Amino acid sequence: MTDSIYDTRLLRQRNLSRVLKTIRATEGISRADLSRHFGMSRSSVSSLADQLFELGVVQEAHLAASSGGRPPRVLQLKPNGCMVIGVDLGSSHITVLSMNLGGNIESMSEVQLDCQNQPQLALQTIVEMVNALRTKNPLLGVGIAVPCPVVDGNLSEQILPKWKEIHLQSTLEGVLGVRVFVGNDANLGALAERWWGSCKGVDDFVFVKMATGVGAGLFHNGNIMLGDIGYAGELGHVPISTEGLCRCGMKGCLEAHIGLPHLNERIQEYIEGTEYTLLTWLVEESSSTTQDILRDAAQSLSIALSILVNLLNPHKIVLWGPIPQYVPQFIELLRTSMSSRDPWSPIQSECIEVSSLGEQAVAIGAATLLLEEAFSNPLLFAEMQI
Amino acid sequence: MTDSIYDTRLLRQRNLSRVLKTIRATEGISRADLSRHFGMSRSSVSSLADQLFELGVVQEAHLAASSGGRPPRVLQLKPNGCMVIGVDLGSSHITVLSMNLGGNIESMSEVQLDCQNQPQLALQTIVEMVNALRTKNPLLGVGIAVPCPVVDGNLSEQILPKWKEIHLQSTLEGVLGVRVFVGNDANLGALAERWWGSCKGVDDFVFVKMATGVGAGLFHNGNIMLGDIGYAGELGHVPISTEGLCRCGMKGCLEAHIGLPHLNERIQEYIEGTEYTLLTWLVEESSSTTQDILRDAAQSLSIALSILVNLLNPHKIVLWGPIPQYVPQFIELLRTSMSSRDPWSPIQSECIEVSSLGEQAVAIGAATLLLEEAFSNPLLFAEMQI
DNA sequence: AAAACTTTGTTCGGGTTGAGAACAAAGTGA
DNA sequence: TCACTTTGTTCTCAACCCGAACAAAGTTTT
Repeated sequence: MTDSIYDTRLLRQRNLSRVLKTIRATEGISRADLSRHFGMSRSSVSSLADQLFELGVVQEAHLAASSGGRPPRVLQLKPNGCMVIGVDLGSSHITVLSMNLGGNIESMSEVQLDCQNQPQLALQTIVEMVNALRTKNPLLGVGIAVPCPVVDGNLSEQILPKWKEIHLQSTLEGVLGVRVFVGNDANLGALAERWWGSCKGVDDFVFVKMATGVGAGLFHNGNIMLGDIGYAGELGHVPISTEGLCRCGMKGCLEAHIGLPHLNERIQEYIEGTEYTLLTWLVEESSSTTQDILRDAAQSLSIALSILVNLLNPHKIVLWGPIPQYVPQFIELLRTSMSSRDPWSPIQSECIEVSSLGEQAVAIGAATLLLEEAFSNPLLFAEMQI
Repeated sequence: MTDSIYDTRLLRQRNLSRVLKTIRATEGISRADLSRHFGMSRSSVSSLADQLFELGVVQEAHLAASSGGRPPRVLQLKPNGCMVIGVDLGSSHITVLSMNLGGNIESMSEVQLDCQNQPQLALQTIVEMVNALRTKNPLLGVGIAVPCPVVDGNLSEQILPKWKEIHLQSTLEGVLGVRVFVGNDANLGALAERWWGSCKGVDDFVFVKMATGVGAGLFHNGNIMLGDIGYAGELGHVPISTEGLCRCGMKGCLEAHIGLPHLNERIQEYIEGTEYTLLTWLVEESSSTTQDILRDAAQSLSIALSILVNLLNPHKIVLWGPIPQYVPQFIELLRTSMSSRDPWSPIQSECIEVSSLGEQAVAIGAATLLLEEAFSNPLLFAEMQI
């Protein structure tokens, strides 16, 4: 979209964006410091700041300490300047939450639903849940995370055939009357990590979502990697072995080794008819069986991550999902596996971390998608709806 | 560099760049068509074209056919508007060539030299070879391709320790008195492919260099992927098996399976003391032994490429090196291996091709590095040296 | 063949944007 | 209290792109 502008408006948009992003990154900065930071004249910074005031996303906060002259007035984000709504549309659940500019989650709701097979019901439910969360605050838009590649705001029909006929973005935009963006769940998890988690300011990192399916969100040079047609980051079907039949029909996919269904199966093999869920089993029991299962999974994942590191040279890898989140040994086993690999590799095992965002990471990322767009083109803030 | 500009000069630079790139992509276009193509006013296009004339990189060619009015004047690149020199600094050879804007190689020279262990001699040789190729045509600069990651114009000391103390870019810039850029060989091969080969206009593709070492140049969204510190694309040490000791110390690296040293070893196993070189053997003999070796190599490579496709979703994969170039069966075996994998994968086996650029691909890419920079900021053309 | 029409490219006045100088505001320090 | 420093604003100017008017160079119609 930016590519089609070539006149002075592009300049203004770019400069507004840079100033706004810097105000966020610094958590408060004066006009004079902005001017020095960019090498831009103070008059221009003032003018840009005025426009950001009018857009309602920046406010003048306290005076900072004087350094021997007039004290600087600190510019800050205006946390309640706008609201965004994020939807995590999983294969069997829907989570919706509303968030403000400061990342504070104002409300949230969740339902269990077989979205994979009931697209119309899922759509209707999303509309109801979103409308229930709308307040009188100006709404920038709604972001939707889906568990498959996204092409032009539509779900890839290869993975979810029942959604084939549904143009998710335009349909919801019509019904809700606000801007709607759609993104892949792993990509949006990565976005959330970059805005609110442990990857703030990191331009090159990988977010690995390991749950029923396995996927990765790849950031390169500060941008999400989509690939030719939006399929980049399909970590789950990377071949890491010759064993293990995957639901995709191939053998040796990573998902067939560390996906939750496979781990559950392995537990069932040992304890027939157990009432333990996978997690409580892994957390509470510490038998050699659980150790074996965890070590095997860490071993398998380490192969895939080693490949990732070689190909993409990320600065960091962030793991998200129930296993890394609730089984602390897992990350340790993984680090051990990784460090026995790749002597040349520039990444250190400390660069592997567990996500700090919790279960709502993907929904947060969906909401953040709108902030990402609006921070790149702050004029979008002028088009908010009540 | 572009990031530090934020005033109207940025606009001008961007618009000059876009017009120049479009003139190249279309191989000749009128001002009126440019105006329609960008949605930009004819007056602005005229002004931009005038400046490109003054920079000496664009010329007015023939009149095109009239469509009922004044016939359009076609703008074209001026092939001899400038000269660039590319250096392929391999571990045991140096290739230098000079090229014009149209991609015509005007002269070339090559020497065998143990560059890996004799950095000072290599540097001196490069200077002599470059100066020998300089003519009275204006020279935009010199690009250097090196067989290791590049950090700030320096070679990564982890791979070539003897080059540790040498600041390649600044040293050569001082001695030669022209702009010097340094890049990784696989990345520059990819660049050459995008400018002159089968990936013209393709934004997402992978260039695989398979020779003694194995590396990849990754293009994403029209940009070379460097990663956090320039190590992206290290395909050679991707683990694809549990067998095969690699020179890096790990087991199962791709390079240990398809690197030329390994293939040579396997041939030696069968025919002790053979006088065949690897290539003539593979090309001329068609025994079951050669078939086995080729099939194994294709099989190993297909695992790595399958991983690549899953992670990066490229539009195309281009193979470069003696085996794919001179052994036509190899690409067929590889395609077969690939198509038995990844039923979900959006890439088709036809998307795998052999490079059409020949042995000088890397040196061509090194020269092209300067064109890439200058086409992004055409004002650089004003700073050419004789 | 001349007039009307179409399309291309240039010229010139106008709006937007950022730069820079001058100035006002608001502190520190002798 | 008065000089000094730093911040932020105002105002004029230059660069850039736009759009309208115009000139150039064809084709089509009469």
